[in-house]
Amino acid sequence: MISKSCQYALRAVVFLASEAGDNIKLNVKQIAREIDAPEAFTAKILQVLNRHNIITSLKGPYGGFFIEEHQLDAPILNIVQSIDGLQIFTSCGLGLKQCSAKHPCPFHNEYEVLRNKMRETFEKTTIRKLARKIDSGAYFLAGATRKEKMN
Amino acid sequence: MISKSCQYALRAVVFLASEAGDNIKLNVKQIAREIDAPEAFTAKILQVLNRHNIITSLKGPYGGFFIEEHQLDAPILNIVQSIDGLQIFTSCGLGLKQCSAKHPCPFHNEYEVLRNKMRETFEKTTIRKLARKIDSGAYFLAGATRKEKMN
DNA sequence: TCTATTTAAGATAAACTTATCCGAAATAGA
DNA sequence: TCTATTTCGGATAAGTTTATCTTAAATAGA
Repeated sequence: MISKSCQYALRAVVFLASEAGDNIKLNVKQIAREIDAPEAFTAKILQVLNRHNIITSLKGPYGGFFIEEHQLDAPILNIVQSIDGLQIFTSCGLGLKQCSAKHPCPFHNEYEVLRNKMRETFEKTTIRKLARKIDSGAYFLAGATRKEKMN
Repeated sequence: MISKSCQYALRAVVFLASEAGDNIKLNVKQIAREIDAPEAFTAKILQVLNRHNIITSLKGPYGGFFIEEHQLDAPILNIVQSIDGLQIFTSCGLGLKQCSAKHPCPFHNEYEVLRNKMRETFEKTTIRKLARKIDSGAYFLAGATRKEKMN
């Protein structure tokens, strides 16, 4: 569906957003730990997100990654776009290089509906929306803790 | 979304179904050519599909692959299941190992809707339905021909 | 200016998916 | 029985994605 890299990216961005605040910056180690992803690989992904202006970074001591107010209202579609590209939302369900209303694969009509629903959902879900859920305490970015499982 | 192998599988099965008829068998070469897939790899996939009883095979001269009447009404979900498994329809959008209504990721509510729509679509689309479209002549299993493009 | 800290970038490795190859097994017909 | 044809199964290779490592560049503060 969506690549593992992209899932890491989504988790990282939402985490950054949920912690966003006055002059708050987080380093790779903190982010990777919190979203349960390998540190070095997370670093690479954060680099890409920064290059695409999804998040912002600052080098040096007291540096790190953060997300600015105006970046919070971007749709998570932009994250997918930065990491995986938009192919998932446009390509053929049966893998035809050429598939369109004019030259449809037999699954085209049904699949197009799914693709569009997906795109729509990723389009209208913003980073801020997901971050707020984390802040509410009822949603999570990593597996359940031992304590939680006991309930 | 769905693996390349699985897309080959879907195309191969639909093609077999569209050609199904009295004692008709097709060999790997014919199938691979028609669905525009590598021959040896297609062979592997057909093997798996046969093992899962999605299609039927017969060795030897005049042998090949075919699909029996009772196999035509299976949902294409079964093909996905045989090749990729059902994870796409059940796993978390952000890649959490554990994500459920009780321990949801922040995208859980939205994503669950998509997953379910997808599952539903794959569930109620049968092999026969897609094969009939091919037979109608208005749907295709490979890219457009030069002639077609000229229109 | 020097040092410590942090991201950036490039090279490399490991794991997984896709693809090929080859010999074995089955089977129809001569 | 022998031969030709076709799928089956295992081994191997090529390609892609995921992951790591190492050095460079930036920057804050002593």
